[in-house]
Amino acid sequence: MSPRTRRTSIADVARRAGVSVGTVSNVLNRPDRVSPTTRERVEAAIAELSFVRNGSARQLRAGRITTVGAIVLDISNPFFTDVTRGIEERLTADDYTLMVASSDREPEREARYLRLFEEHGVRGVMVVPTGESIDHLLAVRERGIGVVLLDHPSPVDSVSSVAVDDVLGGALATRHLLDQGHTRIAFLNGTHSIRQCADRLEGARRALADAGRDPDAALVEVTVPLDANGGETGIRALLEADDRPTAVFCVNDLVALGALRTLRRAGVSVPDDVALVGYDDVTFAAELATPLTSVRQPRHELGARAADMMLRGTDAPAEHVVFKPELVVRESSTTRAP
Amino acid sequence: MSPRTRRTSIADVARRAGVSVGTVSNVLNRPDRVSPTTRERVEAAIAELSFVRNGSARQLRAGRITTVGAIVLDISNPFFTDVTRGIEERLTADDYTLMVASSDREPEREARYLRLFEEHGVRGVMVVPTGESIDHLLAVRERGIGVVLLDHPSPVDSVSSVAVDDVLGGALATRHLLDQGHTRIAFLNGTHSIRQCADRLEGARRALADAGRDPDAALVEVTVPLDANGGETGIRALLEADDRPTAVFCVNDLVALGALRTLRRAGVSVPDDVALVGYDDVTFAAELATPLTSVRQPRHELGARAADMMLRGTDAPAEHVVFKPELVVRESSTTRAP
DNA sequence: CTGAAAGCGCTAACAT
DNA sequence: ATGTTAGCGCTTTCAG
Repeated sequence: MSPRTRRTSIADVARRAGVSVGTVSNVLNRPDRVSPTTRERVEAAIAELSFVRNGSARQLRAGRITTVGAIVLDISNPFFTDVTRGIEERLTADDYTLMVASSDREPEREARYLRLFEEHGVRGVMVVPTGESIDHLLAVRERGIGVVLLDHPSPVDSVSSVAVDDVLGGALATRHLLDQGHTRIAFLNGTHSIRQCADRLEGARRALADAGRDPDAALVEVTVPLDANGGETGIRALLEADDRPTAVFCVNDLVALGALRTLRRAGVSVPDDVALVGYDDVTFAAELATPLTSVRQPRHELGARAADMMLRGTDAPAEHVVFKPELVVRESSTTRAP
Repeated sequence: MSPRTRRTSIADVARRAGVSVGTVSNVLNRPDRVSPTTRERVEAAIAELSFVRNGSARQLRAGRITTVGAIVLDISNPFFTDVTRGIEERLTADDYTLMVASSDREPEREARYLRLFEEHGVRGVMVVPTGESIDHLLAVRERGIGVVLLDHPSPVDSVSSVAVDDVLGGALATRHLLDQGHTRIAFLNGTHSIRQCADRLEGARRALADAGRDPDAALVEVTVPLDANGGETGIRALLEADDRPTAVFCVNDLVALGALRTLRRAGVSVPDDVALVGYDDVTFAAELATPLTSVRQPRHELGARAADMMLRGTDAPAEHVVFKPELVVRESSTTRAP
């Protein structure tokens, strides 16, 4: 019971079974190298002492390990939980284990978890970078640890990456809104240091330009936190402004959820007064009070593919995959016939 | 670049800086014990070699560690992500780190992660048990590792636990439905080996009995997977049956989401034809096509409290907290005036 | 098939 | 203030 007691070690087991530590190690790692009788005796000792092998010592000696780490931006966002599941399923198939951490979009937290993973000798890390530079990840790779960029196109050829074309996604959403006749569009977005946000903005502006509009005039960007409360804040700001936009594009569905809620409370009808488009097409998007138009990303596949690259190992040539997003049109953006 | 190269060690740093390994270890762990000039030199060497200390060796030697593990039933369920956030916030305040794993309600996976955590020498584990027995957790505790039962009342006094009264929650939901005049209630539930499911059923039956009804006759239980697809399956089964219930209680909001979707597609109006109640009161519950009546649990606090107990250490007396759930009534269960 | 022994990289006495 | 050194528990030659 006392936590002060030394953990029982392989030596204790050896003593109890009347064999050497080498033999115990063998029944643990190469049971076939050991005679059935000795093995039984050792296994009995292990059970009696309820021995659990010390992973640190094992790893220190053996070096190798079958754990990989993943650092996502926000573990409470359903988009990332689904990506994570994709990773985990692929990894489990190869008997690898996943450790997940959330950077909360803070580079310091990303760095901290990265160091923690590296100190614990993970085989590799899959990370959604928080900042513009990936130098720190290149450094990790230099030290022989696999790196796969998650939901982020690689700026260098040597690092594998899986991404979804966010510029296209932003354009898809915006073009749709233009097609519906909107000329002034609000964009509830996160800070541009987050690549996804910068790219979706870029796409929106491009769609506007392609349609012959002036992006600076037609697009009203509001920077908000990337959750439901952010959507609430953003809409409040818009409602106070004069010259209110007739359409709102939200950088993710959580923000859209908050936007929808706030518009409803303010008595603004969606889509009649304001059209709304989200991003990610999370499970609940279709079931909201007003079913939400959204940009769908292959989140499960994104994770699975990344895990796949990770398992290929550091020797395999780097790969770069960019998936295409897809617009799913629902009621929140389609004005009823006049 | 080559992954085959030995990781650079504290000895390499010492050599480069022209000091002993002890000194390097000191600048790493007790910088004040070392003169500013030497410290600078060592820090320079660390930077030049981009040295990252080997956590396994460190831990093997030092024993202590500031990592704790959490094993939840289903990481894609918003309920558990919020519990996890609560844990993490509390832990971060004390500079502890959290490793999260999802058992997917499979005892084998729970056992596997438990072993993994133990092998890696975590300070403690917080787990939502998958099975009826917690003997394996008691064994872990015997070995000096902290154990806190998460979302599960402890069957023994010696193990700390945080829980929410699920019997009460089930009763709250059911009584509400009875108050609305329903006499035949369907319960889309998971398998009874999951404690939460068994308890909520127990609560439902108790509420029925208290109201003078025969639980066996008044309650139609349908066992489904605990996600949106489960809700879909469950409702399909109910729609095919004759003598269709007029109210449906779902064991969680994900199931309720699927139920709502399926009812709508089948042209069944909620709440006019069928009343619906969920469980967890996740963020989107209030924003659904039909705002969902649900049983709210203090998920963030649940996690924070558990983390708190964990940090108290193995020596502190065990604590047992049971939170009370709360019914949040919305449109999905309140029949409009006739 | 089994045992003895050499480290893996680090921390924490203990010396100097 | 800095250096020296003995292990932490395990895996893995190498002998027997």
